[in-house]
Amino acid sequence: MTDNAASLTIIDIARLSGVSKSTVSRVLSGAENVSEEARRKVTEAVEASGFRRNELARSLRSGRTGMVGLLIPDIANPFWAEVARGAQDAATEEMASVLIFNSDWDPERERRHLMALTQSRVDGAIVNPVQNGLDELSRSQVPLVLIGSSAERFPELPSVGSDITQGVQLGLERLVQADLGMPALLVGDPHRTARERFVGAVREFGAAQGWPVEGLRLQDGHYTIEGGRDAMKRLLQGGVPRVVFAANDMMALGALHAVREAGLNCPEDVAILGFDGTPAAEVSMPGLTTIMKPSRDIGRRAFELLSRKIAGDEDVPHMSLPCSLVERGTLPTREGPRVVRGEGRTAT
Amino acid sequence: MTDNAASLTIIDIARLSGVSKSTVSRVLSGAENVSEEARRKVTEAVEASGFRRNELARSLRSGRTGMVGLLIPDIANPFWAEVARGAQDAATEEMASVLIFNSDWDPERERRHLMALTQSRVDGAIVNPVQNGLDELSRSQVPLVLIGSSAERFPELPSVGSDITQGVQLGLERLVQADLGMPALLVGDPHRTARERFVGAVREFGAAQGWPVEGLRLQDGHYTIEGGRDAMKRLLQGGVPRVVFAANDMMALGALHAVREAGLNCPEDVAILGFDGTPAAEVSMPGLTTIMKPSRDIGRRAFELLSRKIAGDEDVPHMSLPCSLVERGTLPTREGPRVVRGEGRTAT
DNA sequence: AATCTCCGTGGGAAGGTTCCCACAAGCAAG
DNA sequence: CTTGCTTGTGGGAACCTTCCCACGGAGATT
Repeated sequence: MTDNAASLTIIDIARLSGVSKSTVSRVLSGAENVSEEARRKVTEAVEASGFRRNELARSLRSGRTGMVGLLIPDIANPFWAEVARGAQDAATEEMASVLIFNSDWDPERERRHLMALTQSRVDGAIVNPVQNGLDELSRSQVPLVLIGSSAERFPELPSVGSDITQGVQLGLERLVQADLGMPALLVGDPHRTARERFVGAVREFGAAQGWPVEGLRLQDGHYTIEGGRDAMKRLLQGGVPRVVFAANDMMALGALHAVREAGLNCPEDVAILGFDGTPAAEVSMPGLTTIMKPSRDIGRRAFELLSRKIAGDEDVPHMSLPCSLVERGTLPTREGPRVVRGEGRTAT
Repeated sequence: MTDNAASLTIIDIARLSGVSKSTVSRVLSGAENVSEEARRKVTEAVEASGFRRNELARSLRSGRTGMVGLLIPDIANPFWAEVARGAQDAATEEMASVLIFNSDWDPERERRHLMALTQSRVDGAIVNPVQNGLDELSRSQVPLVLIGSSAERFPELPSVGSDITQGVQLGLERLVQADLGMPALLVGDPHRTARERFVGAVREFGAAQGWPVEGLRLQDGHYTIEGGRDAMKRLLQGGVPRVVFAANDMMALGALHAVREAGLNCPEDVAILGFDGTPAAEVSMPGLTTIMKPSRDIGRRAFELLSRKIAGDEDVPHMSLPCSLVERGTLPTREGPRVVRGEGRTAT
């Protein structure tokens, strides 16, 4: 390999191998109609010179960049990092690459990044929309796939999310199995649609189960450890529940702290079930039993859907991926740690 | 805004505003030598038509893509996610974007991604090298900045990492302040250079402090919670140490479990100090007191250094960023939680 | 023997921008 | 009045590839 490989063009390779630039281009892009002879000569010249095809020029002419955008709230958040990882894995398999932007839950940033994204001519984008009236989004020329709970505000766009209802059901089934009865609920921000879905699913399942759902205990709090701890303290004041189901892991972890501070034991006195699958839930003591959202899979599927849409597929579906139950130590054990998976749902 | 904005070119804008494409280009790139009149007309035409400059063509001609690569082991790992976030923040400020690749600690993937990276004509790249004989790396045409502990194997390339020695010192100073004496050490994978540096720093500081460093207790284990728990169990068999300093947070957390399981209290019986700053260390009970690596800053600085190098700066330095002490509950308190910062070092 | 089809190949245009150079007009200095 | 400099402008080349079309030769078909 020579040093100035960076400045070589297919024309140089054409000269070196004694064919035309067209033929070089054909060899490089793996076209069929090239003689063995020519292919060999070109390949040799490429190897010998260390030539790298200029993707920029290629993209300009072909209109394909091989890049997709990923617009998420925050890559430093474990959930979104997992989503990103899934998308990247799928992208790598298709020789594509992923351009990641953080919206920080800020509509203005979302807008700006969306612009940057279209401007850099990505082939498509996966976005978790934070804005309600996402005009920029719907007007956008780029093929889009939505992820996250807010996706369903845009029924016209394909999306992939986690099946909250199925997850809740999975957890509740586990509770009846352990004969713990109806759980008290710890829920976060009342404005999020996620809250409504969570509570709704519990009510529905409970009613079918014959639970006294009108007496369902429900404690609001901020979506953090402290929020969970405070909410749990308030809950405890109204009597010690046998089991608590938190709408997210951070609150569940906070609840665990509160239980400990009240001189109670988990899972003996109070059992706790979380919802999310944050890595942090692994390290608590006891480890938090929780419903895990299929974060990595969400990223992977989103890329696959996007890939189909880019390829011209007109009716790319909405997907709802199943959550799984990961058993650790905050529920009375049946037979030790294990994972129970649900089944997927696909709707068009 | 019209709908077919995607297919507009500066030539259309030129026609619309009655100037030449050169003038449009000048206005768009903010050149000085344009009359107010022309600037206004072009701006208006751009607004009215919803024109977006094609970054691809721009890049092809100018040789600048406004993109940098980031090659890290795993974006789903909290440390690297923080690094990525820092790099992205800095990039966003300079209107650049970041292309992230995961090497999974695999030299072969690293090589492939490095190729993809140069091929897509990024302006430069930040990489955490996993391979020892990184020939692909040094031969690379792209401006490079290295991050992580393995960076110093390439003294000819600029790099940024965390100042382990300073971090260890910060922790040990805290221990002498609390009068806890010389800690027992929990260390991970013996093959990593990081281990040597960690132990070395403790020995050095201890000697200066007059500690009996020849009697330093040192327990090896795997770099995980389980590894930490096992190592701590073994350590406890040889007698209960007053304080344990783990080379990473996962092991520290495992140690905390082991202490609990032995019927001991932390920090009363055994004090524990971690090293990393993993988010998971926040949620243990008690919260883990630890030395935090400046992960986000590493990403940010790395981008800044890279930016300088791209701009043509010949002697971009090596940087070693200071760790900080974050007080939670596993050391006997002085006066409640707080953060102690160190000072930065920069070497050329 | 003449025509048709297929295959491998080459040349030129196109993709949308920036960069370089030339040019005209205005003004100051000789 | 000429010369020189500055300022704003325009046209064309260049960046490097892919795509389209045309062409010649070989083999098959009429």
